[in-house]
Amino acid sequence: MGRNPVIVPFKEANHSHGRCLDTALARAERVCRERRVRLTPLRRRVLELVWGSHEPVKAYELLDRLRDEHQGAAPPTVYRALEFLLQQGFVHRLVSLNAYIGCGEPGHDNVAQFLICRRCGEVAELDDAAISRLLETRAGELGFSVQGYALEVRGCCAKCGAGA
Amino acid sequence: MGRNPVIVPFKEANHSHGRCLDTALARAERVCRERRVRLTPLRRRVLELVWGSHEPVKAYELLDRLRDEHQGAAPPTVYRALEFLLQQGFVHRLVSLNAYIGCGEPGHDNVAQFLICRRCGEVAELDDAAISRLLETRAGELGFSVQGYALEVRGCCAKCGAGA
DNA sequence: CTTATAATGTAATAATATAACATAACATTT
DNA sequence: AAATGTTATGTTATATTATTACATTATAAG
Repeated sequence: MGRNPVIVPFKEANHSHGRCLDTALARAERVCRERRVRLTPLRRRVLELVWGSHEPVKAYELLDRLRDEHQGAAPPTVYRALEFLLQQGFVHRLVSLNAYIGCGEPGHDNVAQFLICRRCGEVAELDDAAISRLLETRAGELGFSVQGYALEVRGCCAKCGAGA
Repeated sequence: MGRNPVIVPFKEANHSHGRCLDTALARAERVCRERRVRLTPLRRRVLELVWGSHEPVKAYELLDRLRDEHQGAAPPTVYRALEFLLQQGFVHRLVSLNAYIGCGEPGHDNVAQFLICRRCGEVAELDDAAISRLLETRAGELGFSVQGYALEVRGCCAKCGAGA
């Protein structure tokens, strides 16, 4: 029996999002200090906006919000910040949605699995070794060497019930 | 031991692409007849263009080629044809590439797995029941009901060797 | 043949993302 | 603290991907 594969769970009603957000920011601060890379105010702010919810956020939504407080924000502003945050593993890009979401645990960027609830929009993140292993095995049987993968599951979370 | 999960394999040097293409078109013709939907010349031509190789094709590439032979082709022309072909399960959309590729076996649209070679660009398609089952199981443990998923593996195929 | 439905034509625009080059901030060496 | 190199941001423009809306044409069904 392996360790818990759930990196970011679906949230309980009592989820303290302020705390969850603080944790993510504090971790980013620490990691950036360790890596000697710069979590500038802009990058920090974008990370904060991405972590604003557990739902995927679009780049241009981020841009709109940045513009409220940051005169002169333009597409490169937000895409550069996202690029940095992606590189550092602080956010993920959900390719099936063209959207971004906070990463629960930097360092497993190319092998995460996402459950996307179509009803409420919330996303859970897993890092299930068994899934990765099985994919590696199957690919290996065909002589294919895996560098990473995008795995985005569409469906309906427990809170929303088995319906749509 | 289950059945062969490989729907579209990486190709051998002797791959007869003309034959492969004919098969795909013939199957589409038959399926459309059965379903009483119309594989119009336009849709057929787009399918043919998509099946032109085993590499993903971009919508605007298709549009450019259509324009060579079809005065007045515009974005909706190609997107509508693609929408039809996607609905019928004749092509897939690779979300990590914003590109389209022929489907090896209509009817498993929401549960296919793709191996994408970054070196040569070729794509193999799998429908591995063990992978689907494992995903269902893991999701189920979290109360999540799966409707479908996108699984796109990046890496390097056997022909291209273990390198990048 | 008429009518309803489905498909295509056409123009405009929305949504997503990048290129290219200028300026500013910061870090390092002196 | 000044000079220098590097990283980050500002700014304008544009590339890429996709959709909306409405007109017209083709096909199928009665």
